Amino acid sequence: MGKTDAQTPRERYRSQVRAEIKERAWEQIALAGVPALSLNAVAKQMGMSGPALYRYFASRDELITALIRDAYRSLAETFRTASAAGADLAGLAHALRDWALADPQRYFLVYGTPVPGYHAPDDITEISAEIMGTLLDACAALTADGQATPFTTHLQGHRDWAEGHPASPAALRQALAFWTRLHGALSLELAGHFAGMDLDPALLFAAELDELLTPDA
Amino acid sequence: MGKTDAQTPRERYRSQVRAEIKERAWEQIALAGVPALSLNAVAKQMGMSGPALYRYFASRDELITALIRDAYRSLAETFRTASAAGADLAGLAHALRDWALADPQRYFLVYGTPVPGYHAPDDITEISAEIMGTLLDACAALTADGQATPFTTHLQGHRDWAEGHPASPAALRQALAFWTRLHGALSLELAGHFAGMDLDPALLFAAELDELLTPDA
DNA sequence: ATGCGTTCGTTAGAAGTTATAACGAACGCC
DNA sequence: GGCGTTCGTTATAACTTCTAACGAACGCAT
Repeated sequence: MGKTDAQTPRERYRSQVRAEIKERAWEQIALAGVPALSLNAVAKQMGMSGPALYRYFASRDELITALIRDAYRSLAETFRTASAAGADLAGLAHALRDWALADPQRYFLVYGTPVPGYHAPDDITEISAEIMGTLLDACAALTADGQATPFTTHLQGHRDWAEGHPASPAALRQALAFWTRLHGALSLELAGHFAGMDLDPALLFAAELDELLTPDA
Repeated sequence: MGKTDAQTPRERYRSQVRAEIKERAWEQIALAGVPALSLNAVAKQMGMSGPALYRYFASRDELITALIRDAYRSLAETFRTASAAGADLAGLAHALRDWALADPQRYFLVYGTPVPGYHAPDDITEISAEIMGTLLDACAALTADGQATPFTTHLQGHRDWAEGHPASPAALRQALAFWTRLHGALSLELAGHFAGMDLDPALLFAAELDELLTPDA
């Protein structure tokens, strides 16, 4: 498992400091959201003064981008290990929900409000593709080809995003439904939109998952 | 229709300036998101200098709260007029999508990433309840009682949020599905998560809506 | 029409932020 | 043990939100 360990003491120290910076940043984000993340506050919390952080991250945006990348990586790994443990679609769904509930702001860093100007680096979109890949695997393993709908025929002609994945249009469609429906239920739950109503979000999530897995009622 | 017009010239001027401030703020938000909203920049754009804005909004947060309130009001009115024009669930769905596409950041101000500390004022949650109310009306008008599921029986016992609305559990469940599923598809579209994949978000939205309206396949 | 009080917009300033520049010290490779 | 790289510091600029104090403009009432 250990492979990338040819680190000089300097590199070792550097990556450790970078890790601690990100950790403190996550704490601040969990408390008051991304907008309230302050490099100065992080630096003071670590006992060093302001501009020292710029030795490790070129700018606030670069730090946030690194956090976004880690969030994607974390979700990809969650899916990967769940899938490796033999999880089916339902397993992936609960792994997703657990991952989201463990740190809502991390979830929103991946699937939350986008910044109009921002474009994620290529490696992040690659991770996103891997996530979609394991989801497609699970869908292909489970889905019997349903009847054709206008949307599935559209998917048959526009499956570039499957990247050579040998999934049927029905599987593609189910992967999209899995993604959008569970994100819908989950993001509204995490955002607190079910707060006023006395309603169990877990049951709503389970109901959506159930309708997703059984072709019809 | 005109009722609230007992305005002194001062009040008239004041509300007009407030409106222009919010307009400029929306422009900035559309360009670079809420975090980039700067009171100073808005003031300069209006030809007046910095702190003058504080005569109209006590703080940046209060301005943002006013924008959120306007966003909720706008969505509520969109639903209200659509419903008054005889729109069914599909009509409400397309009204929602049009409203969202007209200003994605406005949509995300309502349904996007929440700020951990923030609690919306009561009048905003009232508007939210009105939105849910018209949605429930449309669901009650259309939904035949489906078979009972664990979730619908749960809804039967936890229907406080319906606020005395005479909707069946099946109607409540469909309102929730309408909300979460369309939000799922819509928010991922608006956030650009379908960008890489050559996929028509309108068709995905239509497919989700279709599955929502036809009890099964 | 003329006070006179309220409201408005200004400038000055405090405290915070991101980010750069320049300097000194510590580190580690050779 | 030197010596170059890297690190952390302070100083500084430009920006932000927001408060305070002042002066001017406005409009209501007499």
